[in-house]
Amino acid sequence: MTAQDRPLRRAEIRRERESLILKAAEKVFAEAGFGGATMQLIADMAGLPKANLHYYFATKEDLYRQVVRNIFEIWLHAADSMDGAAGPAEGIGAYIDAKMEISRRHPFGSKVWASEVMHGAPVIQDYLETTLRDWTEGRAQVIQRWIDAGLMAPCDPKHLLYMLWATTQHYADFGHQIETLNGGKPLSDKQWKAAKDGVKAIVLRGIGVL
Amino acid sequence: MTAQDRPLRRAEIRRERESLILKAAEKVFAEAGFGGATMQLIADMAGLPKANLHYYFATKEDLYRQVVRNIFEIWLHAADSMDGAAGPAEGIGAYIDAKMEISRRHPFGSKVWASEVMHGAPVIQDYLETTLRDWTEGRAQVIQRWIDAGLMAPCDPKHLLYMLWATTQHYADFGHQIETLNGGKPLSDKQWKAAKDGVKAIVLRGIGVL
DNA sequence: CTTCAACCTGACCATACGGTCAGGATTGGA
DNA sequence: TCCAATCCTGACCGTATGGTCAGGTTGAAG
Repeated sequence: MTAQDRPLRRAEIRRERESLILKAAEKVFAEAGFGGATMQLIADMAGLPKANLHYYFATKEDLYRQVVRNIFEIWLHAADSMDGAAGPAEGIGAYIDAKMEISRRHPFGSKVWASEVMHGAPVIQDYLETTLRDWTEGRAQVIQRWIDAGLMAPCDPKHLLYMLWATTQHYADFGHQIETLNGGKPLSDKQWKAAKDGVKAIVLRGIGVL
Repeated sequence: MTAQDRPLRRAEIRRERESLILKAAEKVFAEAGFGGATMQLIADMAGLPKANLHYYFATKEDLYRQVVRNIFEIWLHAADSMDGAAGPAEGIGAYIDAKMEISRRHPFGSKVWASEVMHGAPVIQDYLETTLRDWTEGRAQVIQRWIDAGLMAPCDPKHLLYMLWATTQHYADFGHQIETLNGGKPLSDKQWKAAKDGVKAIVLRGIGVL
């Protein structure tokens, strides 16, 4: 017991605290933007003294950077759904499913990401130019191959990707607007399914695979 | 001359200054967010002393409110393209064209709007609940009528509208990301046309009118 | 038990921000 | 020409914010 727990105790506390702070930060950054967010607000949200945040994250920008990186990771992992798919119907369908699920489960993260990009990507510009660019080129090639093989209607793969990003992330980023237009109530399970199916139906039919 | 110019002079100056300030504010709010924007930055951008801004707009929030309202107006006017259309191909096609044009010509405005909604629409919530809701209901009915008349494939009109908003506004809100993935260069005239045509092709085929 | 590093935090500081205001300049009607 | 209204702004103020730090607490290795 002691022999196994003790060595982990310190590391655990650190991981837990960091995670707690990051979660609170994600929410506050999403709701107030980087400029509108304050360390005090994040501290209150996390139930910790402000000075404690500065113990784990030197500056507000460091904390923000970490939040953005985490989201980027989740974002990229959604790509796995697209890999190893037999064709566009399966691959793109699964990708839409995955991204809609992310919009539902990580709405704050999606907003932070949107905000970061809208402001000119001051902290993740290098990621855009390396990781994201490579990822995009790769997927575009996959789509192009599907087109060449006659598995789907011809289109510019990049614009198709933009469309997928836009439509799926819209449900997170503009969730408040959608909620308002839904009578002030969040989308129910059924409505989320309808949204997902609706997006898939139009996109898949739009690229000629339905 | 004097009789006609003089009475306008004062009003003209006022209109020009207000417009100048609003334009600068739109850009700064778009690039820094409400919280990150400062009156000093806006003043510098407009080439005016900070105190002058406060002469025309009592508070930062007043200025912001005006910026958001202006964008909302432009946004709603795009709806005119959809009105009086014979069918979905014409109506929705024209609406996409109009919204893509707005994304190109008013990228700052689009970002401010996105930011406002993402942060829970603190200053235009009432507009969302009245004007936007009415507008949306109206258009949804038009689309439903097209569906009932067999002019397009069945779908939830609201989700179709969300898709149109998402895809078109994405080119403004995520313009920086698109630019980065375009080799760091803004979309050319040809690329904008390609984007517009690409979106229209997928959406129109997606609702079965191509 | 001792020791040391990691962890924690109340109190504090310099700065930058939104906003104010007194007083000056300009305009235009009488 | 005079005067009142409008326009303009440098200097100023209170506050809130990001960040610091000295000094205390806790955990665990020896």
